[in-house]
Amino acid sequence: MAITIKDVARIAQVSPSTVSRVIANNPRISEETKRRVREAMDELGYHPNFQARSLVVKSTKTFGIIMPNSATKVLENPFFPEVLRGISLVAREHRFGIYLSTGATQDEIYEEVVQMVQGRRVDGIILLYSKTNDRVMKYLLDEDFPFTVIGRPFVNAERITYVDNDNIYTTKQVTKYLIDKGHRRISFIGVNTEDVFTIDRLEGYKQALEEADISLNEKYIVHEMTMKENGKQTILEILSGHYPPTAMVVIDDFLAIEIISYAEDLNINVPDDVSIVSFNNIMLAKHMKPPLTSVDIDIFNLGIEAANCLLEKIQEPESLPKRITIPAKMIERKSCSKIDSE
Amino acid sequence: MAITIKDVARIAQVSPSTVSRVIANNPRISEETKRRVREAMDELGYHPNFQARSLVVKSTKTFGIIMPNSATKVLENPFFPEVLRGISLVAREHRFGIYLSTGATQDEIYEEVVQMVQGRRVDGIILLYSKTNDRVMKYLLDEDFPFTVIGRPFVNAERITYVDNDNIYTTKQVTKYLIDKGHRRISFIGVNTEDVFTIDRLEGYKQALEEADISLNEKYIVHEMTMKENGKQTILEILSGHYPPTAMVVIDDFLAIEIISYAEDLNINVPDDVSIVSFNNIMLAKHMKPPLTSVDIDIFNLGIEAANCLLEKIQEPESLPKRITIPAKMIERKSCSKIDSE
DNA sequence: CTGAAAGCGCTTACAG
DNA sequence: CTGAAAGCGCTTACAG
Repeated sequence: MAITIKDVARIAQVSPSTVSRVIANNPRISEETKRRVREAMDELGYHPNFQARSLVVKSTKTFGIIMPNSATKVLENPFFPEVLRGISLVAREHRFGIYLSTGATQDEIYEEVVQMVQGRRVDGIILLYSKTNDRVMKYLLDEDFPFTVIGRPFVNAERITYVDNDNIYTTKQVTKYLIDKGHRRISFIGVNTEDVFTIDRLEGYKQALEEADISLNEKYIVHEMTMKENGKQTILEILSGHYPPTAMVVIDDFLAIEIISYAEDLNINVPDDVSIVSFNNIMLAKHMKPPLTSVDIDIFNLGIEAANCLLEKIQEPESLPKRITIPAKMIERKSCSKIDSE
Repeated sequence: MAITIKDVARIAQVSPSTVSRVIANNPRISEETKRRVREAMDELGYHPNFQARSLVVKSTKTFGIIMPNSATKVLENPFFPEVLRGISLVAREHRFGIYLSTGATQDEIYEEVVQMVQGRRVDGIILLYSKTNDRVMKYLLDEDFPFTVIGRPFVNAERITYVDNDNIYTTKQVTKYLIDKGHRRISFIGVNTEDVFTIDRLEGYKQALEEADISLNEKYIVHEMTMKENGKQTILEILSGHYPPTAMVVIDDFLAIEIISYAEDLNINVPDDVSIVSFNNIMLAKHMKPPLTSVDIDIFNLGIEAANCLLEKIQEPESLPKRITIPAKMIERKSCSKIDSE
C-alpha cells in the first residue's frame, strides 16, 4: 500500500491535519514542526495522493486537450506536436498536467469531452481546431466550462476566448504578393468547408483578387477532399488544361510538396511554370527543391497563448472573452517567380 | 455544484449504494429499479465524478505517456504523433485516458514520473524512448510500477516489457543492400550515444561491413550532435574530401532530406554520386527528389503493441516481461544507385 | 434485491 | 500553533 498522510503523521508525531498544513506550507505551523514533518516525509518517500486532493479542493490542475480526429493521418502534420510544445511549456511552468483526447470520430470526441467536464477530470479545455459545425464548442459554452480555442470559432466568437492568426488578412497579403509578381491566374488549393481556417484563407484570397479586379474562376478553387481522393489526377488536369494557373496558394506545406511532385511528373517546373506559396513553414521547407515560400504561422505561440488564456479563464471564470491574434509572416524562398504580363 | 450520486438517489427514491450499483450494472439490482435510477440520471444529466471513483477503486484508467524532452524540436519528427495515434487507438477501445508528460529536461521528466506514480495519477506508463542512462526506467523498475518501453532498454532488458524493431538486423540488411549495389565506402550518419536505437543501428551497420570484409572507417561515422551544430559544413567536408563515401545510411528521413539539400549545393547528385537510405518512411518520402528509399518501421504498430502490453501489465501485474518485435521493411525508391566496382 | 455504514486520502472550518 | 471532526463523491463488504 502507498504511504499516506497518516503514516507521516504517526512518524512525525503530529496529526494528519498538521501534515496537510506543512504540505501546503501553511505559515501558522512552526518551523520546528515543519522540519520534523518534512523529515518524516523524506524518510518514507511520501507523495500526496492526487485524486484525494483533487476531490476535496475541486481542482485537478490539468488541461484537457482536444485534438481533431486522431484516427486519420492528420497528425502527421507537424501542427500538432508544435502546438503541444507551446502548451506544455506553460503547463509545466504552472505545474499543470495534460490530459489528451483519444476520440476518432466527432461523436467519440463529444462523449470524451462530456466525461472530462462532468467527471471533473480537467479544469479547462483547449480545442485544437475550429469547425463550422461543432457540438463540442456549443456544449462547453452551455456548461460555462473554461475553454479556449485555437482557431476562429465559426459561431459565438464574441463569447469565446480564442487565439488565431488573422487568416483572412494574411492570405490576402500572400495573394497580393503573387499578384504583384504579375500573376493573374491564381489557384487556391485545399479548402475544406468544415475547417474555419480554410474558409478564412479562401476569403482572403478572394478579397485580394477582387481588389485587383481579377474575376474569380471557380475551377481554380480545389477542395481538400478532391485532393485526397484524386490529387494527382486533379493537379494534372488543372495544370495541363486550358488557361492553367500560373500560381497557387496552397493550404499547407505538405500539400504543396505533393503538388510539386505531381507537377514534376508533367515536366512542369516550380517556380518557372507555376509559383506556389503555402502555409506552416515546416522545418523541411527550406530544404525542398525549390525551397518553399511559406507562411510561418507561429504554431508554438498559438499554443502558448491558448494555454495562457485558459489559465486565466480557470483562475478568473468571470473574465471577459478575448481574442488574441498571433502574427503570421511569409518567409520568402524560391517557389515563386515573376511573370511577364500577358 | 455538480450533480452527485445522492441527487440521483433522492430523485429515484433509492439509496446511494443502489445508484452506484446500477452504474456498475450490478446484476443483483432489479430491472425495475435500474430503469428508475437511469431515468433519474438522464433527467439530472448525471455523470460520475472520476476522482472519487478512482480514489476508492484505486485505478485511474489512464496511461501516462512519457515523451523525450518536449523542449526541443524533436517533436516535429512525425514519430511522436504517429505513435500516439497507435496508443490512442487501444486506449479508446479500453476506455482509458491519456496523460502526457510535459517535462523539458531529464530532471523535470523524472520528477513528473515520480508524481504520476506516487500521486496515483496513472495506472501505468509508456516510455516513448530508450536512453543509455535513464533514471526513469530504473525508478519504475524499483517501484515495480507497470510500464512498457518503446525501444530496447539499455540495461535490465530481460526484466522489462518492451516493443521495438530489430534495429540491428534491419540496419544490417539495409547496409547489405547498399553493399550489394557495389558500394564499399559507406557512411553512417546520425549516431547518438545516448539513444539506444541509434546505437543498435550503428551496430547493424558495422556487422554488415564486417561480413563483407570492409574495414571500418571512423571518419564515415558522424554523430547527430555534429550534424545539429555544424551539419552543412560536415557534409561538405565529408563529400568533397578524399575518398568520399558513395553511400550513406542516415538515421532518419528528416536528416536525409537535409543532407540531400546540402549535397545539391555542392552539385553532388543523389543518387548518382551518393546513395542514401534512411529510416521512418515519412509521408513525404515518396514526394522528395529523389523519392527516398526508406525503412518503414511501422510506428503506428509500435504504439499499438506498447499500449497492449501495458494493459496486460496493468491487468496482470505478475505476468512475465516480454519483448515484441515489430517488423520493419525497407521501401525501395530512388535514392540509391548501383555503382561499378572500382 | 436493497440499505446503512465504513472507508479511500486528503483539506479545512472550528475550537482551543 | 495544533488537533478532532466533518466532508469531498464515490464503492463495497456486511446484513437483512
